[in-house]
Amino acid sequence: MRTRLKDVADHLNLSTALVSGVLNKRPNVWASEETRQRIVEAAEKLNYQPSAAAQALIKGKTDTVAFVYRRLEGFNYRLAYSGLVDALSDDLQTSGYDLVVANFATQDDVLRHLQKIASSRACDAVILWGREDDTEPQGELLEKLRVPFLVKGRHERSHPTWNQIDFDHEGMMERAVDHLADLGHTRLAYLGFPHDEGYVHALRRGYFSAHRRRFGHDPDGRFIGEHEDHVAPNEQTILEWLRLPESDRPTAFVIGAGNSAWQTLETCLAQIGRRLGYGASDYAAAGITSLFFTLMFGEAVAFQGIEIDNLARLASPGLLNAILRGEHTQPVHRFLPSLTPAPTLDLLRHGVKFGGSQ
Amino acid sequence: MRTRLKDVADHLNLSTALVSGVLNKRPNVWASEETRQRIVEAAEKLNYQPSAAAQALIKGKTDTVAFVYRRLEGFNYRLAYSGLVDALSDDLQTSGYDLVVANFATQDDVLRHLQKIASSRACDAVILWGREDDTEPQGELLEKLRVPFLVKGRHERSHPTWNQIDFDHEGMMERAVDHLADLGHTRLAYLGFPHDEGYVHALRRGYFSAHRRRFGHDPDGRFIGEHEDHVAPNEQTILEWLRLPESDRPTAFVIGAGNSAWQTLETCLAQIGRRLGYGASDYAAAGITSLFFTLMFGEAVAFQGIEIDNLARLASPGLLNAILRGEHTQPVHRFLPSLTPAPTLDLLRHGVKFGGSQ
DNA sequence: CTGAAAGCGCTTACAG
DNA sequence: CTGAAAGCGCTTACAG
Repeated sequence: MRTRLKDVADHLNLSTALVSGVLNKRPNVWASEETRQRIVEAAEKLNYQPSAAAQALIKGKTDTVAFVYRRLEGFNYRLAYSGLVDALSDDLQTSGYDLVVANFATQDDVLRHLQKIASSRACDAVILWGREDDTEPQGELLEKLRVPFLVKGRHERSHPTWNQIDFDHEGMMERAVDHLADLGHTRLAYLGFPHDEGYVHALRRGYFSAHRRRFGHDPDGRFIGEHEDHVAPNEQTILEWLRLPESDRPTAFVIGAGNSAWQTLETCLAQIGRRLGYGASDYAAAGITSLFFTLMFGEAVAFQGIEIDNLARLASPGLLNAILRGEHTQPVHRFLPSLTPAPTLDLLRHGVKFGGSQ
Repeated sequence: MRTRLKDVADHLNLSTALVSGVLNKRPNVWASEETRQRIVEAAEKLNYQPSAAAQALIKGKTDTVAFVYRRLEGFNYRLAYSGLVDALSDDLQTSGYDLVVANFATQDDVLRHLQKIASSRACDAVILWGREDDTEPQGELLEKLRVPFLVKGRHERSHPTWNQIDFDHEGMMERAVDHLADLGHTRLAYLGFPHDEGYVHALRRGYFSAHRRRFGHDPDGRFIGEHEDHVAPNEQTILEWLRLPESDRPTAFVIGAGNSAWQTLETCLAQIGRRLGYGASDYAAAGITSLFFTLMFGEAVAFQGIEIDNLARLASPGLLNAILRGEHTQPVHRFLPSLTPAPTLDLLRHGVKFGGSQ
């Protein structure tokens, strides 16, 4: 059997109350310095650790935070979540909390589980992650059940008091527009996602407002392409843009989409003998990428690997601790990363030559 | 306050013993069908869930599995771990267990934490993940402390009785060699990692043994390149190979490395006007990739996204449940994925033409 | 069919 | 300085 408090007390011929008091450094516990020494040493020697279950029962708290989310399909969200658990668990561990992970296939299962952990007092707080469609009802349930929680996403309108974190998607697109405008480009195009989700709208919003601010007018409606993260749909749009007369077509691209948009852009440019870069005849691009992004031919700046763990670092321990202790904090947190030069294979300079297609 | 057993009992004017017995469907508990009904309904109505802490204290088990590992630097391991927590948590949840995640920067911290969760009875079993250098002492500690555990990795020699899972790295390289040999290639080269780790050695071992089996002799010592996952070092080796007379140089590549090896291989081939594929003048390749891999010019087969969650699916619930219940199972599990065609941008066929380098 | 009692391992007043 | 006692919320014999 593992060592209990009683074992330590018996070992020293002391009462459990004294041993407990000393070990927990409780004030108003009087013991000689020598006794304290003996207690601490015996506990160490016997590898005594208080039973987590007994502690939880007594204190009414479990020193545990639950990370609950609905599983999404596909690798994209895997990448987005990669590193998140690392960061969360690390920070929580530092504050003495364990991270319990539970994910489910359906929203119903998630809600059922939230109800369950609330009723069984299985954790002190909850972290919700995922799409707003899912997390909103989840947060509402926890609010009703009076469980402290932190939610990833953009709920500032519907629930301005919720503790929430997310990227500053608007700000990211503004930075991209500013970068391209500073380079002297005036005809910008936008490549985004077609999904009806908070961050997608926020990216688009940021692009539009920055465009108006820099150029005094809305973007050209023809130069908005919103497609799934695959080559084919992006290709059709980009080729159309590039078929316009040179004086008319976009020379710079703001990308609020995935790696496929970048790859397709480079491929299409290559077909007309052009590349991304900073030369007089080069096109330019700036925007979001997934992890592990490498340009093939040219150069560009990007928010690389929208590293979700940066978000997690932002969340904890400060914010999460505040939640756990019921302190009142500024609820809405937004994280704005920086544009950095993307790695490139630089195939052209590398001596790649192709005489024609096979 | 949350609903306690006593609240349900009081609500119905019954004893807690009876309510507990009925709710847990304990045999030898006699209650009329009507009483049972009332108890179940009241529990539901009051949202009663037994206190996790009290249950744990009484039963001596927490219905919790700890997933403990040392954090590694860099994105590669992030990718490798991506999806793992999803899969583990999902399967465990199905069996009624929660997954508690704890990771640390140093091995000392990990060992300290393992000692702690063992002493405080914080979980019923542990999953160890990481490099063998780290997991071996971790497993030895848990063995000493009599905590059931499952470890990722190759400990079949040092600890053949440990419950362990990993990819069948030898088998993967054998499949790659067979694929290339079946295509008619006879001069193979190997691109691998330089690290002194179990899986690296296993990949190399698989390559060598398959080569001997197919060709009756060891691989040519010149055609072994083992480099970090970057372009430059791989490039030097590959260019050297391609500078040999055609009758002498390798025409097929077994890749036991990361995406950089693939990218570099395609780039180098392009410089001599060649590509990966199945034509008479094409070179061929087969092997491992990271997630999100796309060929630029040619075609090849690969173990795509050595999806670690496949490993997790393999581990649980069967294996893990067996561990939790102390059943004796076959301890060593190895997973052998299949070679599948890699996605390609197929730039050449797409009409990309380059007249020369800039 | 039903209820009082002990006990899981700990903490916390409280009386000596 | 020290120890007996109650209680956290539950389960499990055991006596009625």
